[in-house]
Amino acid sequence: MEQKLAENIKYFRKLKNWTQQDLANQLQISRSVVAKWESGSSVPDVKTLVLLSGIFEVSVDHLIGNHISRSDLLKEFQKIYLSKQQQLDEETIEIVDFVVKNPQIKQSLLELKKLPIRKQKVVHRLLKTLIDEIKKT
Amino acid sequence: MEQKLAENIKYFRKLKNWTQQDLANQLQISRSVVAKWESGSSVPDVKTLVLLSGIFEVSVDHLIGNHISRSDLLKEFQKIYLSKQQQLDEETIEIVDFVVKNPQIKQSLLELKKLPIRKQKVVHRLLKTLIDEIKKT
DNA sequence: ACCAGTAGTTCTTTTATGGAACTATTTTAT
DNA sequence: ATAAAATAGTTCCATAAAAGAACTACTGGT
Repeated sequence: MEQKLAENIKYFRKLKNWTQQDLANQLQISRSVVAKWESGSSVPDVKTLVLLSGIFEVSVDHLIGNHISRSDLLKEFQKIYLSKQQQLDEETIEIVDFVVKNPQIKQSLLELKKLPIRKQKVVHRLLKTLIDEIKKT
Repeated sequence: MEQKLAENIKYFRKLKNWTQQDLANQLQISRSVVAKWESGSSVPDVKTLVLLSGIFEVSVDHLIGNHISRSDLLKEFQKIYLSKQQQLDEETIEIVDFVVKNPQIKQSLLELKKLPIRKQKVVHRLLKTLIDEIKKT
């Protein structure tokens, strides 16, 4: 875990094509400090970690290699994308997976979403019937 | 940000109904250290932060109040739930929102997903036509 | 082979954490 | 309502570890 952080700082720095000096300048610290982080001989404090997270545009968890759990991710997702009452469950994830794999249906759903509620309801009903029927065949 | 961490440690500790001593025991440190974190007069190091994240079952970002950005969240989501080629974009998010708000269509989609591909295609085609038709009305 | 640029290491100074002990506050029981 | 116990906040000191400077070691281009 300690090691992961060292590797990641180096990795993300190089991704940006920066020298240790460049990064040090942005943080207003001396270059040798960056060198020590990257060699694992010291560790940035929390405040600096947050700065790095911002600079590199990755989460702190990602930076330190503390990968987020499924349930935690869903919670975050919900907090950012959905309103309080809405709940993101594994079923919905299944649908995301399905939609992502089927761009055609994705487009249809977007179209459907644009329709007035009244018309949406009609489509819903018909769709349900349609699926029920086709299951029987 | 510093302050947020202090508040959160206290908050999550109380959520578990623990005293400072309880938490200190788990971390094998002295209680006064916990007290200082919570009063904001000191900050845990990265290693301890990861322990806390595990104990409280929240992400480090959450713990320190460094809330994850939308794009970063999507990346994480993708990494955990989707395969390499699949891409989660804002359009898909719209659909998630839509599906979550409309449990009926969610069920239909789950049904549809279960059908053999061949039958799915039939439904897709009909659905598309259906929507096109209803738009004209 | 040399030079400039970059990175790693060592040494010293400085910062700030951790623990012990003391104080303050809150809770519980009578 | 008060005392005792439990919990939490604060101060002080020792010490661990990070920051910076300077030195050394690579690396790549000429």
